[in-house]
Amino acid sequence: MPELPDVEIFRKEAEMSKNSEITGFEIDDKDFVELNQSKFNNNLKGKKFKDTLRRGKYLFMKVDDESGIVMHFGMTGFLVYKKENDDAPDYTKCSFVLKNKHKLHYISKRKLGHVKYVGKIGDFIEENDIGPDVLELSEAEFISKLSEKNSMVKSALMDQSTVSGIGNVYADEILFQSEVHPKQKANKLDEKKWKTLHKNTVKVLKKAIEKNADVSKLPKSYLLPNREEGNDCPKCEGKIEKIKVSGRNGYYCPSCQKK
DNA sequence: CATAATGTTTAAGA
DNA sequence: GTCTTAAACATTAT
Repeated sequence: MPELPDVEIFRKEAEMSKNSEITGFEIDDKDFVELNQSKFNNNLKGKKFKDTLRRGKYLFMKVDDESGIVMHFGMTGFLVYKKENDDAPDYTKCSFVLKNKHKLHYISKRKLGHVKYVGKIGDFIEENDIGPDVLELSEAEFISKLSEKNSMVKSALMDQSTVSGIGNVYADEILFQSEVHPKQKANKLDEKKWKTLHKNTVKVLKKAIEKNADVSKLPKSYLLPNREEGNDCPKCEGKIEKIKVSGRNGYYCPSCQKK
């Protein structure tokens, strides 16, 4: 479930591999992993992960100031740090082996993510048009980004080049708490709604990180633990309905979130 | 067996 | 060209 909060949890997992010599790289699916053995030997072997950096849904693991590993988790990817004799999880695609024999495993059930080496992380961000991390933005910056979009507000929130980190699931929660209809045009909202959206974006994402990105542990008053068609709205007498926006299924409460 | 799934990229419309 | 939207992508679980 990799949206911003999930990737933040993976980042913390990756932190455990920091400052230990990287001695090996195991590839389980060479068609998927965009880092081969010789590239590993030339750029990573013998070095250490010095720092981790998350931007939106991307995770970077730096081996020096500019270069390192970039990971994206698609819809089903995750990262796990294991001690010496633990088995790699099912669907492990590749693993970094550290000097103490501990391993950092990248797992993906569907092949929609990426693992690769980049020489210049800054260039990678620019080339892929990855927008500013939504938790790094000030309210004013957030509003100026959103108010420029003529698209449906849900699509705007999920557009990674506008602001990065929000996906289909958390977008539903942010809109629910802000009482904004997902198909409302982003640039047609008023100043007050934009502010509300920003406030709830920060609140929801931080709460999710606090709960280890486990949606079921979110407060009962949230939409996500109840995110199913026909369920009772946690805030009013209405029922949750399914709605398709830009080809993705979402859920909302028609009586709380009016157009 | 058909469908839907947290992701992004693409191609098509406007 | 630019912006927005829907389909396509690959694979698995239901």
